[in-house]
Amino acid sequence: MNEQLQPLKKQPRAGKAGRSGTQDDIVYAHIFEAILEQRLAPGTKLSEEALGEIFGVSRTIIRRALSRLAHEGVVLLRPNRGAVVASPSVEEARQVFLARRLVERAITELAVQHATAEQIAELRQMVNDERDSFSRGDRGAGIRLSGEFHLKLAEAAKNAPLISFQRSLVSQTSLIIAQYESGNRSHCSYDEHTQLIDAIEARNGELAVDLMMHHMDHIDSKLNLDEESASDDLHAVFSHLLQTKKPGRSSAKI
Amino acid sequence: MNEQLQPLKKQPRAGKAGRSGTQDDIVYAHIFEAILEQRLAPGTKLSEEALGEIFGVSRTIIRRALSRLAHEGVVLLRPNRGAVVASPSVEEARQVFLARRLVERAITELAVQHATAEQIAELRQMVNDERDSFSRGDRGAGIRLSGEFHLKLAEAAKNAPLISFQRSLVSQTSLIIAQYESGNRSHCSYDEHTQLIDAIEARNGELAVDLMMHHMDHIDSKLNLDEESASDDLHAVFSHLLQTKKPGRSSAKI
DNA sequence: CCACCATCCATTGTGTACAATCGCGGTGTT
DNA sequence: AACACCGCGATTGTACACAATGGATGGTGG
Repeated sequence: MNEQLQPLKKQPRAGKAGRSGTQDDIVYAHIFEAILEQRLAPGTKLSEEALGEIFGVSRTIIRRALSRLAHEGVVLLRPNRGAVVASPSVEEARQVFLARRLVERAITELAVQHATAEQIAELRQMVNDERDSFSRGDRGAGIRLSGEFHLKLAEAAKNAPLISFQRSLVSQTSLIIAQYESGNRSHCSYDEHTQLIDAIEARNGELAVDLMMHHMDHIDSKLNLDEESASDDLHAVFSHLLQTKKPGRSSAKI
Repeated sequence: MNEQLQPLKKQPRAGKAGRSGTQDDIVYAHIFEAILEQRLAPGTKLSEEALGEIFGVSRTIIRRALSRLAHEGVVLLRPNRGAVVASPSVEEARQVFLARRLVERAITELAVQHATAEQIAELRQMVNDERDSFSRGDRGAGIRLSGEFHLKLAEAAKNAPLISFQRSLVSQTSLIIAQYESGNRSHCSYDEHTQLIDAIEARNGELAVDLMMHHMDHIDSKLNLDEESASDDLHAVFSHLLQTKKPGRSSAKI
């Protein structure tokens, strides 16, 4: 029925994100990407067997990948009831944003101190890719690249614990955006990213932090987190109870 | 041969730390605790089969537990070569402490805002336990409880991402202390913890943060991180290469 | 005598079979 | 007709068997 991907079996290394190449990395990266690009909606059930068939690997691998995703907070692992794409509550979203503000501030300061010319060039490249994606209309890739920009920035900060924490926060943020966006505007406006890089390259820590904080403001000002939760927010409110919500998003279907 | 623990099999819930009771949680908690109490030295190899025999479970469970520990940075998972207790380099230690300063500051501020009377009481209880452990001479339990104090504080901050990050940082800190301590003094002096609680209870954020920052200063002033690495620090310097280092620490054995 | 190479062994990586658990639908009773 | 109980199906949890990898060791050639 649902054999959507060719089994990919022992694809030597052709995958996109899995650099280490071990199978569970590949699976992890694909699911991760799918969630970040909103091809998997919050609440979607992630059956081990189905995923195993899709990727052509056994449940063992799938299980590890899901476990990792659960650690990062993008997947919810309910004992004996399977895994679902996480659907963060408003409160959880607030907590993530609070933590992110904190981390982004520190990362920015550190990046100003430690970023190499090469890393700055890579950052610029990512902003270009991001802009391209949005102008191409590929909103999903845009969101993902926008997140990856912040991750790259974390790498420039040269602090391993912060990088891994940032990874978790960025993924959850993408999920939150997917769930709560007002829908009217594009997300991380990439000129903000560009300005940020400029400030970092100029080693202007104070300006960079200011820009980053404003950037954070812009991000969550685009969300519906505050108070108002009527009509279709009902889904969000009770989404942690749902389990069979299908990818199709518009609630007015049939 | 080395059946040290009774298989514990389906022990209903009698364990100490594993509240959720699923077997891998129990195993995870035990190894975690052993590392934090320095019953497992950095660099010790963690054989899946041996652990499985000890805990009376299959390698599947052990593997999951190790995976979790690796995510938190206290275990190093080398592909095809097994797991070892992490032995953080000086640079890694610095990164952990930097991140911790950051997080502890935020946690302190948040705890001042959100800590309930009940939580404050629990914190006081933990300090008591900690003092008892040290005065009883149980240094391992003291270190662990000291770490758990900081974790409890994170819970009072009511921010899930910060809690999980703090968990990772605290465990790594314990490992670092185990590896680099000067050995002369007790670790988290518990009166600092008491003063901190007082400030939090008084809702004096500024004072609380100051105390916490000084507390952090004291912690890493007790370590040998800075420059000096002679004689027995040789172990630490090359520990990331070692793999068969047995728990017994004094190198003058047989 | 030393260095290089092939083989062996120990340990991990993966797949699969079986057992346990939960949700769901049927059936009987009140 | 509505509620409660029971059995069934599906999915996850666990263990085990086999495959693959890497290190160690012994042998051989220079």
